Amino acid sequence: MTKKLRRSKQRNRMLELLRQTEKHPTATWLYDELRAEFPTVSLGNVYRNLSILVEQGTVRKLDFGSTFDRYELADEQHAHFVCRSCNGIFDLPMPSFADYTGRMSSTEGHEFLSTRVEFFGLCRDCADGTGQTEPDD
Amino acid sequence: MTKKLRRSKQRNRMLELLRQTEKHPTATWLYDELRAEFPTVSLGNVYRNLSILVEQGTVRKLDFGSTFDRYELADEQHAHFVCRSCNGIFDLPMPSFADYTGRMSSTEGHEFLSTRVEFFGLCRDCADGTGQTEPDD
DNA sequence: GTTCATGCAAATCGTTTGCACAATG
DNA sequence: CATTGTGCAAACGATTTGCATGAAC
Repeated sequence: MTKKLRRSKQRNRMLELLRQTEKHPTATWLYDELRAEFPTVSLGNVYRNLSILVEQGTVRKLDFGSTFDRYELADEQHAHFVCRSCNGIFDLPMPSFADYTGRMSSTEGHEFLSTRVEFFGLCRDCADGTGQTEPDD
Repeated sequence: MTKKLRRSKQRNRMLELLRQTEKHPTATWLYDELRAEFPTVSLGNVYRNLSILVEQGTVRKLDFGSTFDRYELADEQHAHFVCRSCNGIFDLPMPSFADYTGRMSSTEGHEFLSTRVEFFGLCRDCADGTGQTEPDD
């Protein structure tokens, strides 16, 4: 069963930092900021708290959902469907963003070069319990 | 200046594997497949060749463009613009995928739960040479 | 024969974990 | 006081790198 959370000054401050910053911080950035207030805080504790907050659903981790790098041929652009159950990755046709990037380009001033889209969910086989392949990872 | 590439049976076979497979392989998967043909091949060499192929533009690496995990508050969904020059990450409004996921859901049978979109390019400041902030990473 | 590619092993680096002590409720 | 949070340091796992040898051109 799930542990009961207590308040901690360090974790509270981490949340405050995540609320205040425009950045999408790394653990190390948070660690450095935290040290201003808690000089003895440890990087391990930052990671521990981050994983608690992610599990809680308060914080999102911007990784690829796997500890392994994945590779593919660099041919046409396509979207990916990543199965949360078997970790399988399926190619999908790339949706068009022409209107969107055109609009964003003029309002934000950024120069758009490429796009990556991932959909997460349950693949056909995992959704109906049929295939249930082994997790890739 | 850039080194001149030679042919190598191992690297050729890696490309062949990447062409043949439906998966989006990890380095280890490629390594295991390669060993059928080259029993003494090393994992280090697989990584070395992958990075050559990525640098060449032949292969795409499906990471987040950074070796560090990034974190953000899990509030509203939004897209990210990642600057290739300063590695800054900027939030953008989330484009709508309702039509697309509806269509894909019926043709593929997958159950769509969430979406992640990243645009890559040059941010306003890097594009015009103004800001040129330090890389985050 | 000069340069690049390889195998091997050690090193690196972001992240995780075990432990003894401190803080929370 | 029962339990969770912390700092510290060691462990982990994916990736990278140094070096001596082998293959490509």
